[in-house]
Amino acid sequence: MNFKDRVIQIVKKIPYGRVTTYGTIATLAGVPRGARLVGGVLHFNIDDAPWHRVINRHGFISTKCLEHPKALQKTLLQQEGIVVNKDFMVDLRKYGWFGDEKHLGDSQLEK
DNA sequence: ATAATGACATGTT
DNA sequence: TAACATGCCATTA
Repeated sequence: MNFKDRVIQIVKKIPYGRVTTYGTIATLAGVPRGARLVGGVLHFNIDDAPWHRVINRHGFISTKCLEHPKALQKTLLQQEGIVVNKDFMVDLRKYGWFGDEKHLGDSQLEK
């Protein structure tokens, strides 16, 4: 399984109404420093994964691609019930999802 | 096989 | 506390 496929799987596992960062996904994917890869993966292989739940470490939508408007992401997040400031800032303290730390154990995905 | 790229992260200044 | 510069890994050319 390629790295990007694992990323997709993880993104799909993000709970409803929660958001996570690239670093977290990369870590769960097995590449703690592969945050940048996550971005590229989502850009090319979005599939049906909730890419709008993935944001950078600052809780800010770094999407500069005109193909993926921040406005769209903001709308989607709001649909999830997540509060997004006018600056597209999300409160990671509340909505930040770091891989089901409690029930964790599914981070293995597959190998 | 080597070099360049990318929707970040972390460490310093 | 905020902003700037450098590093990282996998993928693609």
